[in-house]
Amino acid sequence: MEKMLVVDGNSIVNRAFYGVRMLTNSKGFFTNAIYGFLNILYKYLESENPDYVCIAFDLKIPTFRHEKYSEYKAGRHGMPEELAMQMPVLKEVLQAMNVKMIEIPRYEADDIIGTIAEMCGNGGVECAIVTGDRDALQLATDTSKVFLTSTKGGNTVTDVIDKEEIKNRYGVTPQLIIDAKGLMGDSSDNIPGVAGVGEKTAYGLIRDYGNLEQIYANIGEIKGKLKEKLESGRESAFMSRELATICKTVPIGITLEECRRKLPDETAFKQKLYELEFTALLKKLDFKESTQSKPADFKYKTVKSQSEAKESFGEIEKAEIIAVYLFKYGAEMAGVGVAAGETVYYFNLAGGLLSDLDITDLKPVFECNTPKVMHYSKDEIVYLNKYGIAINNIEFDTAIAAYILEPSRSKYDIDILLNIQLPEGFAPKGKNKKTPFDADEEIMARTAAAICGGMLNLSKSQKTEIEAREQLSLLSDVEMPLSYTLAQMEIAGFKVDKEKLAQFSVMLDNRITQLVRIIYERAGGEFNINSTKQLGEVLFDKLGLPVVKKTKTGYSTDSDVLDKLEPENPIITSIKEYRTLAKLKSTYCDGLLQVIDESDGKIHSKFMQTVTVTGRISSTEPNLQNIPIKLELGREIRHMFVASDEDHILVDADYSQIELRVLAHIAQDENMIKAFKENEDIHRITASQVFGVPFEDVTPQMRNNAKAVNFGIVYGISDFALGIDLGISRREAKAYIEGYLEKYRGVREYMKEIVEKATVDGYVTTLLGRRRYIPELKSTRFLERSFGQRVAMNTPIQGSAADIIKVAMVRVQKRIKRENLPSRLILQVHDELIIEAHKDDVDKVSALLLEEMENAANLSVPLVANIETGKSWYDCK
DNA sequence: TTCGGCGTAA
DNA sequence: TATAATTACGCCGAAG
Repeated sequence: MEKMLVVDGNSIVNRAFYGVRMLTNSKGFFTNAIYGFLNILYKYLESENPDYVCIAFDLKIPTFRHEKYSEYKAGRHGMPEELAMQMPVLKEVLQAMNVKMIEIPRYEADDIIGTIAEMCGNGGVECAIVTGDRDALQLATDTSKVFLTSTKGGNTVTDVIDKEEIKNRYGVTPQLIIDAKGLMGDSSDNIPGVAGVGEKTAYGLIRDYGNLEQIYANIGEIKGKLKEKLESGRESAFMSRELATICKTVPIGITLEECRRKLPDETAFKQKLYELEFTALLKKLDFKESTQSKPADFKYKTVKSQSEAKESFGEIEKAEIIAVYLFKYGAEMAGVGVAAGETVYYFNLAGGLLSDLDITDLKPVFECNTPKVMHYSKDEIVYLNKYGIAINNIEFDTAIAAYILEPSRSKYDIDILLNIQLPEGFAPKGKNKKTPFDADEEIMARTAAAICGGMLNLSKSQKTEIEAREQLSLLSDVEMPLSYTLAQMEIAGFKVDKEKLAQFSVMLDNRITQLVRIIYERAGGEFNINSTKQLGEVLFDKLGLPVVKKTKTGYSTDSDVLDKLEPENPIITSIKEYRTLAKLKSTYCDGLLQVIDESDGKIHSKFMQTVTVTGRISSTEPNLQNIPIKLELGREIRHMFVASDEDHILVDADYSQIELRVLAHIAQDENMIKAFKENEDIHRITASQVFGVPFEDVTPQMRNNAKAVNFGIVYGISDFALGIDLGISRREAKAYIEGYLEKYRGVREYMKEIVEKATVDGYVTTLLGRRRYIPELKSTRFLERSFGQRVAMNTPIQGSAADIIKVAMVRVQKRIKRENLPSRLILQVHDELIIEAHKDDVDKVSALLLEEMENAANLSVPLVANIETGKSWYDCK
């Protein structure tokens, strides 16, 4: 038997909009309703595999029901703007999918669906109705069933309801559902029904008597109040039934055949999905992409001999600007693409019989003065440095530009930015096991043409957009030179005392072994302490400790929970110590030992410039920005980070309160500015002001609380969270915050205004014009919206602080170079910079570092940094 | 391989 | 209505 899938477009798009979290594409266009709709549609296309498909939509104009009853659906809110804007795009997508859409003036989608279902029944076709509207239940027949979707906690769940199921649930036939509705009405559609009759009474009557006519024919048998209600509501009941009855004779003017399922118009459909950035769906649909992307109007030429290379160098050197891209696989090099003028040269470095070129032959390409467009240039600087090749005059980095334009993206791979399909098995970063050798030279050259030519074009459009946003200085004066600085930091590395670290690991291991024995003893058996699942079972099931908190998957055993349980059972103390030591051993001893470079005994962390949404840099492989300091035992790790030899020493400077100073500046808060100008202890002065005591009388406890409030303010505080943090009641926390905002009026005003402005603009900016878009502010969900508001408050603060230290880094690097010092920046930890300096230059370097940090920005408050020096990081305290 | 839970830093 | 602090990265176990 053939099958029809008919979808209530408006109903499903509404479910999708409210059920799927707010999504936007990179241009800020809302896409969540379309996304949800397509997912639901695909789910049914797959599970039902229909032969016919159509989607019914309502029109905005009044229907025949309004003509009969002017109050019909009165009081309904229109679509929110964020949904309304998605509707035309959704219809374009469906158009591209070649799905039949039906809209008929004066009729609702339900009526169209009823008519189609009827048509199917007559034509011997099974009908599956997808809707979120319960009204459609009356359409269930022997050949049609209703898939009723609803959203529970973000997931769409479906009830499949056929004739049988209606009998089970309501004890009536589908036909009689509308009679029930005539009696009980429907508040959402503003259908009156009979006053005082609800669902129970309505179905009871219908089970006893049958339809409305039969009920009223036997009204003599009904007694009391109910009889009175029914009599006075008689007219309303019949009218309500009429309103609730789905019309099955809509003049839809189409045949079943017109709904026959067709393949999508691949080009148009794909285009739409790309625009919407539904990459997962694109992938899932697995279109057979023509392997080759357009070479973007660039001619291409393979170069594989010394003489051919010589010729091309001439062209490259005299070009105005070139785009350079390295094709790597792992640590090896397959080739280099260079776009110059109208031509892309592909230098084949694959070796063997294929080519007599290697990477060092290309030195003239990298070291020439022609301005260069690159992608993730920092990585290329580091890579080529190993071959003794420098890169001169990198003018533009398409990855960094993309990051400035959209810092929330998770990936900036060149193929994604250019929207091109790379050849099968080809990975731009060489992460795949397959090597580009598998691709032949022609394919490689064409790919190089697409990538390098694309980069040249992309850089132009990015630059235009960045200029229009007044972010060119951020890119050219800060991020581009920073990229070079970070490369030098990666190359420099941080010397580690390997033996000491290994000893520390052994020491920890001994203690851990003891602890494990104690824990097993106290638990009365062995288990994996690292497994939160097993630990939870031991603590809460076996030992019967009280459950404090639960996670998504089971019992919570985090440190807050353990703190609460500690008085209950001595095993907890041991577990806490075990956790601390196990963390130190696995992450900070064994983890670091694994990444020490054998050749120089140093750790070369990677500094990521395009990861964080606020503009901070991050550090990986390993992360050197979270080396312990709070607890003494963990702090010991810093003893192992040392200057690289006897002649050198570490110079470490950190900003004092940079985020609060930035806040004072941005908010232009008089009180806070004054405090910083007088170089007061900000936490103490806050305590004095909030708690209304003289400065000298502030107790350490008060200062601590004020400190927590200061931190909280920067994060976009709530009384609830502050209360937990300080272990005080929510009321007290609220009073603290209120007192704070009363004293720092400018801060209160700033917090209010930044959220308002962000909501209007859709983004916030930092001191140097870095932007972060905050689509969450427009969310219909309270939680998401609140998050957006906190982000609006926090990002300008955290981001401006990040801007400032970046400026300082670039200037420090330039000073070191200009003054030709044998010193190098080796680490940044958000508000801290470490230079490895020659011991003879300590004073000079300290002064330079302090000067550049404190003058990196001109704020309404002074910027203050503190300098420490020492043989090890630990000593810099 | 991927995800959740946990813990480290600013 | 019920919720409840910003930004990161790495390790481990459990589930796919």
